[in-house]
Amino acid sequence: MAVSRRIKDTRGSIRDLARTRERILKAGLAEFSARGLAGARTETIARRARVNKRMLFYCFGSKQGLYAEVLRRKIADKAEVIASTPEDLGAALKYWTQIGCGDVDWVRMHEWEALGPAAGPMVARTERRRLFQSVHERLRRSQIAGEVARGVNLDQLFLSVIALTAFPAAFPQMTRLVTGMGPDDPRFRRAHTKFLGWLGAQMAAPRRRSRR
Amino acid sequence: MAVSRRIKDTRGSIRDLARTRERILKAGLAEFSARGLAGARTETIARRARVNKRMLFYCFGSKQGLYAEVLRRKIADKAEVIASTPEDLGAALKYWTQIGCGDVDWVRMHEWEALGPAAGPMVARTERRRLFQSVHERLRRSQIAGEVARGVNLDQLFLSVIALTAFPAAFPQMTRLVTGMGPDDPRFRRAHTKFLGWLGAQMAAPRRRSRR
DNA sequence: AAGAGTATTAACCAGGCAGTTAATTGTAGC
DNA sequence: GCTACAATTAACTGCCTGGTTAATACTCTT
Repeated sequence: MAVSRRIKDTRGSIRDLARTRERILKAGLAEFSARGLAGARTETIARRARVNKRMLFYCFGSKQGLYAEVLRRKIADKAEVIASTPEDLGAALKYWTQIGCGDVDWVRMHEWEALGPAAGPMVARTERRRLFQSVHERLRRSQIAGEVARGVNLDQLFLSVIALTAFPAAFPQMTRLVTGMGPDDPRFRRAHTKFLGWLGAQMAAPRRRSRR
Repeated sequence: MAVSRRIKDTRGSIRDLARTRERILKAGLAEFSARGLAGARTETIARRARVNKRMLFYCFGSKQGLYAEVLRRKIADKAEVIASTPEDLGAALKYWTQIGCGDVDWVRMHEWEALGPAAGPMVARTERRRLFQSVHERLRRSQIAGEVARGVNLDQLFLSVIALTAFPAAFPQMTRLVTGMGPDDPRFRRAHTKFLGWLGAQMAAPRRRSRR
C-alpha cells in the first residue's frame, strides 16, 4: 500500500527535494534581507528552514549560489506584478510604490547589493533591465498623453519616484531622527503619503495650472 | 642636541600617538564605508594606516570603539559645516546637497547603519538630533519668509531632499540600471541637477505662479 | 645616564563559520 | 525483495579574524 505518491505530494512526505528547496529559499530571503550575503549564516538559514545545513549546499552549491537564486526569484516575482500596472498614472504610481518600495525585503536586498563589492556581473541584469525598461515605456506613454510635463527626463523622474518612496524603508533611522516616527508608524505613513500626493500634483502641473 | 621636540611635532618622529590615532581613524573611515562594521577587517585598517594592528585596540579598545569614534568625528565635521549654510534657500539646498549627500562615505555610513542590527542606542544620537533640528529651523524660517509653500510638512520636505540627493550615491547600481550611467558620470550629474532644479521650482511655486 | 612610563611590535589563540566527507535512510523501478 | 539512486544527516576540517600576551624600543624626567 501507499506506493508512488511522490514528486507532487509536497505535504506529508519525509523526502521532498522541491519542498526543501522552497523552504531554503524562503529562509534565505529572510536571512539575506536581514544580514546581507556576507552576514548571513548558513547554519541560521538551515535552522529557519528546518533542514540540515548540508542541503543548502546540495541544492544551491554555495551561499552565493543560494543568494543569486533568491534574488532571481524576487525579481521574477516583481516582473510578474509590474506587468499588471493600472493605466491611470496616479494609480500606477501608487501601485508601484506599494508593490515595489513597500516591500522591505526588496528594498533591503538592493541596499545590500549597493553596499557590497560589485564583484562580477550583476545578477539577473537583463531581467532587471527589461523590468525598468517596461516602466520607462509606461512613463513615456503618460508623457505623450500629457499626464507628465513635456521635457521632463523620464529616467530622472523614475529614479526620483523610487528615491522618494523607498527612502523611509531604506533609512529608517534617518526617518526616525527627522520625524520622530518610524517608517511603519501610521502617522508617518499618512504624512508621507500626503506629502507625496502634494508633490506629485506639483510635478504633474504642466503649464500654468497648479493645484490647490 | 635635539631634545624635547615632541608632542606637537607630528611629522618626522617615530612615536606619536596622536598621529597614529589620526591615521587609524582615517583608514577606519575608508574601511567602514567600504565594508561596514561587520565586514571591516582590523588587519586591513591597520595596514592602510601603516600601523601595527595592536595599536587599534590600544587606542580604541575594540573595533566597535573605533567605529563609534569614526562616526562621531564625521558627525562633528558635518555639524560644523552645516552651521555655515548660506541664507538663500536655493543656495542652501545646493550647499546641503554638496556637503551632505555628495559625501559618499557619509551616505554609505548611514546605509550600513540602516542595515545593521539596531543594537543598543544610536551613536551620537543627540548630536545628530541637534544637527537635523538646526536644518528644520532653517527651513521653517524659509517657510515663514514665503520661500516654501505654506502648509507643507517641513520634516517630509527635508526627508525628500535627502532622499532625492542621496539616492544616486546610495543605490549606484539602480542609477546605472535606469539611466545607463554611473552616479559619478558628468552627464548623469548634469541631468540629475537639472531635474532637481526643475522639481525645486515646481515645489517652491506657492500659488498659481508656475515656471516655464 | 638611569629610571619610568609610554608607544610599538611579533607571535599567538580561541571561536566561528563556509564548505566537505562519508555514512545512512527513504524511494522508484523492476 | 532487491538494486540503484536520490535525499538527508552528523561530524569534521581548515581558514579567517578579533582580540591578547608579553616582550621591545623610544623618549621624557631627573
